[in-house]
Amino acid sequence: MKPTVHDIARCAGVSLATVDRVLNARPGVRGATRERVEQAIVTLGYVRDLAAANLAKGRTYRFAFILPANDNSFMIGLRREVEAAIARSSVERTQIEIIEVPAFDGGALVLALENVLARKPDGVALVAIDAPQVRAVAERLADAGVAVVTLVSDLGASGRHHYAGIDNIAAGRTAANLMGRFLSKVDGRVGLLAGSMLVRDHRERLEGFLSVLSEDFPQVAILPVIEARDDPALAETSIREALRRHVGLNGIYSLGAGNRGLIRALREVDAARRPVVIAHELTASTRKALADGVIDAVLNQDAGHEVRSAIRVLKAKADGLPVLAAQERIRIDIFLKDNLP
Amino acid sequence: MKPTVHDIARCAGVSLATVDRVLNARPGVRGATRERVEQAIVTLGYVRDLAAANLAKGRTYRFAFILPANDNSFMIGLRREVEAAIARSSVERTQIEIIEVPAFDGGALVLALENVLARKPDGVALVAIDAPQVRAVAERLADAGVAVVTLVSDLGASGRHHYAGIDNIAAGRTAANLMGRFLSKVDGRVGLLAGSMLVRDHRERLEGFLSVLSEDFPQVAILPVIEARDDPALAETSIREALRRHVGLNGIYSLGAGNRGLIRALREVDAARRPVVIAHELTASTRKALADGVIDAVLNQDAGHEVRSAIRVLKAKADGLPVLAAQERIRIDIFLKDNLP
DNA sequence: CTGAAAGCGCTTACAG
DNA sequence: CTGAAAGCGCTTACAG
Repeated sequence: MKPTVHDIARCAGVSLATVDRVLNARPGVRGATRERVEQAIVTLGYVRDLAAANLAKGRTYRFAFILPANDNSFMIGLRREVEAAIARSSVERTQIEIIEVPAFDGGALVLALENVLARKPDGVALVAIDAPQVRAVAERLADAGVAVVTLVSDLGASGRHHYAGIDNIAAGRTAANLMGRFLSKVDGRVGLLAGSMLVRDHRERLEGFLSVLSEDFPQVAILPVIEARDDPALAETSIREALRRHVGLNGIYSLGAGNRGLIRALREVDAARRPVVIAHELTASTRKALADGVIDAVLNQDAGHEVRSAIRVLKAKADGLPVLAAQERIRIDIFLKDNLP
Repeated sequence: MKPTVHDIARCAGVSLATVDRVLNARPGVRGATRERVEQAIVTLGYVRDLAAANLAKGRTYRFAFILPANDNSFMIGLRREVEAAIARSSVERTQIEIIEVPAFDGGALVLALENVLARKPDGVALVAIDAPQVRAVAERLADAGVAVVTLVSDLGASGRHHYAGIDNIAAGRTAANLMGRFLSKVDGRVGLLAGSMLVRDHRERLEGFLSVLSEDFPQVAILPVIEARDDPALAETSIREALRRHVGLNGIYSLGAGNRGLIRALREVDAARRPVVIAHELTASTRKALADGVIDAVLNQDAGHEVRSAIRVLKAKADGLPVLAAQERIRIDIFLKDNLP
């Protein structure tokens, strides 16, 4: 049988309370006693039953999720997933608060994080903006014992305990590989549509895309990046303009969100003359565009996985437990019209 | 506060034992009493704490995993994942037994299932062979209250409670889409390497592949399927032979396992004259081949996810709980050399 | 610094 | 058919 606290107590000749103190590294145990208990723990091969511990403690994990108030389908879906997690709160012993901040606004994010710090939850998940001030508050949170997980867009590795999102450099590289192979003309010209270079995910996708294109497909020309702040209306006019100006434009990589505008502009073009288009995030509109042949491939990150993973990791960090890396890796989904879920 | 059994007992004016009987649909409660308790459960909005229940019961879930004794990396990896799950047994309250059966042998599988039935575990996961006799035993297991989950390769939807694996028709369609787009010559000739048409996953991949090729890329010719029983040596000689005979062979879709042999044969061909190759399952050898440009794309199913998902589903079924479909969907990973994990 | 006792939410013999 | 009491593995006041 699995050894329990009773076995440890008996083996070490102490009471349950003392075993518990040692187990949870609480003060008030003489060195000698502590050592006897630790010895017993090792010899018996004790491993604590977290569920029983949480039951006894009546533990609930208090987490804060800081999400950008973005109007694009991906962020709306992300928020919905957090809400779904909130709906499971009682079963999962969590207590999750959603905090909305203006998008692409480092100052607002810093402020939100400081507010969170004042309340000292068990953990915080944030869609990061990769700025020094943000990193600084994140580090203060970590120092205060709050688990910090970045979601979708990362900070530098310092300043957070875990990143729940895809490898965006690899995503950009993958997009370039597909773009290069799908482009039939060797003298392709590719346009790039981004949200903002303030967020690391967009920067990294761009970086990966450019490096593979120049390595493996040097004949493809790249037009200047259009930053449309993930705003559908802005994206629409910019792309319409680009399509008009650059007659030889035969590829578009949309590395941000706000694809509704892009798709509207694309639908105005004759099917035969449409560029190869690769976009991010499977939403109602990109799905439809994929099925219709307006978009050729969609790279996707599963918001549900990201949120569930973030919560698992926050819990593990709060309990000082290790995370199962293979399980928490967020994969880059590649959708063509033939493998839509 | 969340209502507990005590609240129900008080509200219905009965003892805890009676509440428990009603909660677990055990006999020996008068109709009127039962109704009062059920009423209390509803009005209080009670939802049971599974962890506490399992603690009190000392419950452990007994599962059997039936795996084919195949010598390919994928099956070896799958087995390793089940072993990893066994290592987590004490934490997860499981007791998992691995049963090996000869590969592609319906009779052996039926026998194994009958042995399992005699022991009546809580659930069984099997890599299915899609034969009527197998389906029949699976149904007897289900009737006996054993949860049945197919792993990697499915039975018809009847006969099992859940399938933990990818949509193989979609996988075949995806392979065809990539193949069609990657083939530069319009007069492509594509060879097909399969394991066995006895297993549903291979049949479905073939079906999906052929349908997209004929719909969207009718100019591509398809050679007869080679069945190599997922045996690397057999695959090697068959492919070497095919490459020799069909000089215009410029595409190969390997829809089964046993890719080590395929890769050996491919490496003998001049890089410039190598066909476009799409294979399944990311293993040490396909990973290397992808990096080296010998294989162009790998479709993958994550064995770790499949095993963990199968266990979650078996537990849920054993407890009569619903499963979170979105979480349990096994996705088709598409790996190019640029997004290797 | 240490321990006896009660309790977390549920289940299980056992007695009636 | 129903209930009082003990127990699952752990933690928490409280007393000493």
